[in-house]
Amino acid sequence: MDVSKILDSLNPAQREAVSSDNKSLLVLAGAGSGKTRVLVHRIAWLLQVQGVPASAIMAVTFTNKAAREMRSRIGELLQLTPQGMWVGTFHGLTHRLLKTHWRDAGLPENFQILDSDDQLRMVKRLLKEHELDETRFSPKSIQWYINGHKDEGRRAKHVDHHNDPYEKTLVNIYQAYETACERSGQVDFGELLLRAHELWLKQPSILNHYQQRFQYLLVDEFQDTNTIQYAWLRVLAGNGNTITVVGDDDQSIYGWRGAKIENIQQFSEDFPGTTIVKLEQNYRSTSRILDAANAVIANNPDRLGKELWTDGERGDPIQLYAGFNEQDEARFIVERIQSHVSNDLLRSEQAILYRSNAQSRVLEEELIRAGTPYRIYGGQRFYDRLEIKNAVAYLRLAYGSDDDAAFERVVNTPTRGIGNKTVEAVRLRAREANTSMWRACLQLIEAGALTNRAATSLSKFMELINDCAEASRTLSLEEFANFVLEATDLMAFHGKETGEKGQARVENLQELVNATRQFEPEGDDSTALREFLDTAALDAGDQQADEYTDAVQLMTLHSAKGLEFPVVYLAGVEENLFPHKMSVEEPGRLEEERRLCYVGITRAMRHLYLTYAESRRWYGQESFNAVSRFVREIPDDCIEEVRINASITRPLSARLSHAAEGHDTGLVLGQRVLHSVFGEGVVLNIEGQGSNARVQVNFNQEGSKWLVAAYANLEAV
DNA sequence: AAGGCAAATGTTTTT
DNA sequence: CATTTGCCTT
Repeated sequence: MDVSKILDSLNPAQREAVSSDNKSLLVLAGAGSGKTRVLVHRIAWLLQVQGVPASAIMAVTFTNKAAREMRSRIGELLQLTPQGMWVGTFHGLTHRLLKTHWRDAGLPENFQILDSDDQLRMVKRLLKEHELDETRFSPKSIQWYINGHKDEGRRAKHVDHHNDPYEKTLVNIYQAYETACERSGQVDFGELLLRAHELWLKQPSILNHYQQRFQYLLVDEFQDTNTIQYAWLRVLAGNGNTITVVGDDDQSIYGWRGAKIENIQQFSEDFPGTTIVKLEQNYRSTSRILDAANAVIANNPDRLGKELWTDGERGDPIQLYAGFNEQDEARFIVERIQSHVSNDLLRSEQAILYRSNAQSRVLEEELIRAGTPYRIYGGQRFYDRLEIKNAVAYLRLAYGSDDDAAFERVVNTPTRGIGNKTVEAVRLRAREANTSMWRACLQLIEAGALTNRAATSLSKFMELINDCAEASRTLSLEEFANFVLEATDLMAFHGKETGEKGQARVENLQELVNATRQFEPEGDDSTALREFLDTAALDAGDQQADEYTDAVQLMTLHSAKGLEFPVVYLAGVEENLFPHKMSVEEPGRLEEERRLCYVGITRAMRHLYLTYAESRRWYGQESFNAVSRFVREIPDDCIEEVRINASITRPLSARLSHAAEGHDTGLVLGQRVLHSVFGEGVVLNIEGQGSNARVQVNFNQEGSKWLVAAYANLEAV
């Protein structure tokens, strides 16, 4: 057998990982070290060298994009597409399991996925139903609470409320939420994992079947797994199966949404005898960039320890630019982009990264002014758009009329005289009869419990849905989609919305029809609709529009993970912004911010610019931030300050207005001060005037604090 | 049922 | 500052 193709192109560490015979393998893959390559080659190795049947392999990723990439790269390497292998996201795979074993999982056959938008609506509804004050119980925080517990594998009945009345109420809502989902056959994202895990535990024969089948598990981005995801994997791996996990503790940036970096350490404990392979050779960046990244991340405690290196060029130092405000910062970046473009770099080879989305605005304005095409990653996904959600809700109702979330969304969209009163009555009935809203409607109409007008409108609506359901059985997916958009009047409804909005919405709806045309179901026509609906729920749809134009890439640091660009501009490297001020106080969060910085630096292949603004308008307020501590962690020989040249000099007027604004505190930014209790520190920020003036001081001992200047009695040192 | 107005709110995001 | 939301009015 010719295995040279599989191993030849790899370095020693990669080879060790790819060809390991160990039952459990932990690959610590630094940024740009060929992580996906190792996964793909390892699968090829298993198939072609070890003779493992494809059907014995399961590969798990976090995003559909990663799953697709893995599949296509395996196909490329092997020149064939292995059949029977499961490659997918945690959610996709568990969903597949639950669909197969719906009965054993205690679900209705046609259960639907509740996305976070639907979930929030449901929570709001429950709060109203329970007559809870939304100011004390904010819907968002309840949603957060529920998802948090689900990610930890806890149902309402498992939550310990410590007899605390507030906590008790939360548990009650969680319980009510579970009941409501159950009643309408809906499953949220967390529930997919939770239920799939329970399926393992409750149905040993099913578990046994899958343990026998999937003797080879591979997991990508392992540092991002949460408690329930890891628990699900661990059970599936059992005692004898081969499990390979690939991850990087230094790139764990999703702790805030439940990812457990600790799972990496836990792994070697749970699977004794684990082989650990570190991939430290980087094929992406210059050594100067890597030195900077290494130096920054070295400030984090409790790392597993990795140091990136390259045998490539040293490269130029990182350029640091201090704009006098955010416009100046943006101007500098755009100017550099253009200068790189005139040196034969594509715009698409350059990316502007930032900590928070709000920063993109000024950058966009400057790009527009300069006539430079750009593309923003992230933002609202295709299937999250209002008009698309409405259309999909109709498709869902046609597929299964018990779908309450879909029912609620479109029962009166477009308006058809079914007001709040009527819907309220339907909800009440549904709750009392413990049934879906659709069935509740039938009951109410039958019992003559509604006014004539309401009954007529509801009947007409239900007839419409029945017509759609009928159409779904006879038409192709595309014809069906067209039928629904016309029959429900949705196309016209969105078309007449004000301004360009209406047009954009119509275009999106047409795009949805396109998607139905291009959709390739795995099964036959009879399952096509269900499959399409699942895709709409679990796959964001391709985020990137017009890939043809050469455009500068704008995105947050989070969405940049996994990508690389010849030139990277990291904007807003300021205290309070990056690290974000929300993250400075909570323990552990600063480390995550630093990892985010590490992620940002390591996106750059050849050139890296760090920029910040000495003054920035932020939520309508002027703020003065010091340069980010992360910048100060970069060794001197890796970074140099850009000399302010004539064209981007800070105007005198700006400097004067700065001074003239005059915070009458007698303090200056950056000044060392002494406080009677907190000791010595540095002034980071000053806000407000006179007796309202507040000062932020970073104390040597106590960290950063906001003080009212009038009472703080700060003494200049 | 739509439109107007005040109030709240504003890291990071996939599924 | 700017956008979204809920509430109130017509």
